[in-house]
Amino acid sequence: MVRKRFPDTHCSVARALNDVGDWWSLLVVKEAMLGTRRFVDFQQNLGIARNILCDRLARLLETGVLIKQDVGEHGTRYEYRLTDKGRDLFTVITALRQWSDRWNGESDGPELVDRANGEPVRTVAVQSRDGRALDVRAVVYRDSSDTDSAAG
Amino acid sequence: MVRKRFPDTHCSVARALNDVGDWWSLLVVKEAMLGTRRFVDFQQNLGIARNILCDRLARLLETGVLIKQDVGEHGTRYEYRLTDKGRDLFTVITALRQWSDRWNGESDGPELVDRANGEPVRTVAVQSRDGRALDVRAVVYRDSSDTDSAAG
DNA sequence: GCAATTCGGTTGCGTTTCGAAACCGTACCC
DNA sequence: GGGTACGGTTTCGAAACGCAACCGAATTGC
Repeated sequence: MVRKRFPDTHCSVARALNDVGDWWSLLVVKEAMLGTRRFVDFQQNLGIARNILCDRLARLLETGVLIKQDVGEHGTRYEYRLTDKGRDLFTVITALRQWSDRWNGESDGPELVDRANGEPVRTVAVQSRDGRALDVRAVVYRDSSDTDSAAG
Repeated sequence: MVRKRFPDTHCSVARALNDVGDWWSLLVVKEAMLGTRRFVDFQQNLGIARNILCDRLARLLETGVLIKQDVGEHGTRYEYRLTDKGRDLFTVITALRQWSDRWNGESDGPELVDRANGEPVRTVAVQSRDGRALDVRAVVYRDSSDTDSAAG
C-alpha cells in the first residue's frame, strides 16, 4: 500500500497532514496517549480493521511518530510507543478535542485535567509574544523571504 | 456522495475528525484563513480536483465551518467564508503547522506574526490553569462521571 | 510431542472514495 | 449570438478502505 499524498509542498500544514492527515492516524496517536501500546488493544479500542491498523502503524513508524519495541514475554509481543515527535502531537489533539467540545457539544468522554492538582487545563490558544490571545484576524502571514524587514 | 465516517462516538477527537478529518478539509480551511473565498481560487491554490472541492465545500457548509454567500456581481459568483466555528480552527491549524516545522524541518512558507507588532507568535501549548506548559504526561484523563471528586 | 490459543500480521475480495478530464448551465461581455 | 468565466456535475479508472479468512511463531495445556 503506497500512497502519494502531498509529495513535497512548501506548506507546513500539508506536510503535517502527510504524517497524520488521514482518518485513523490521529486516532491511533490519541489512543497511544491514553496508554494503549498493543496491536490488539488499538484494534479493539478503535474498532479499526486489522490491515488498516497495520498500515497506519507502519506509516507512523516510518514518520517517527511511534517506535516499535519487542517485549517478547509471551509469544510474539510488541509495544508501539510514542516518540517525542508523537507525544508532541498532544497540543494538536487537545486543540482539536476542545474545538469539538466547543462547537459540537460536550462529549461524555474523559476530561483533561492537570495531574499535579486535578484542575482542568486551559483552553489552547495562539498567543502573542506577550501572552495575548490571538485569533486569525490578529495575525499576518509574513513572507519569510523578507526576514529582515517590517518586524521591528 | 454520502460517507459515514464515525457515526456517533463519545470521543471528541473522533467527532472533530468527522468535520475536518479528511485529506482536504483542513487545507480548505487553512486556505480560507489566508483570504481565499472563491471556488476557482481554492481549486487553483490547492490543486484539488473540482468534484472533490465541491464535495468538501458542501460538507464544510453542512457542518457550519463555512458559509456560502451569493455575490452576484459578474455572472455566477459565490464566496465561501469562514464562520466563527471555522475561524476557531485557527488554533488547531497553527498547532499543526508548528508541529510540522519542529519535526519535519522549517518550511519556506510564510511566517505567522502578530499583526499588531510583527512579532512571531508563541508556540502553541497546553497550559495548566496557572499557565505552566503541560505535556501529555502531566495530565490525566479523568472520567467525567465522577465530576465532584478528586479535583480539589 | 501435539492440539489449542494468543499475538501480530497478510491476503482476497467487494465497496467506497479519489482524481483527472470532459461536459453543462448561467450570466456577463461585446 | 459567439466567446468567456464561474460554479458546478458526470464519467470512469485507480487507489484506499473494511471485513473476514488465513498464516506463522511462540506459549500454554496435557
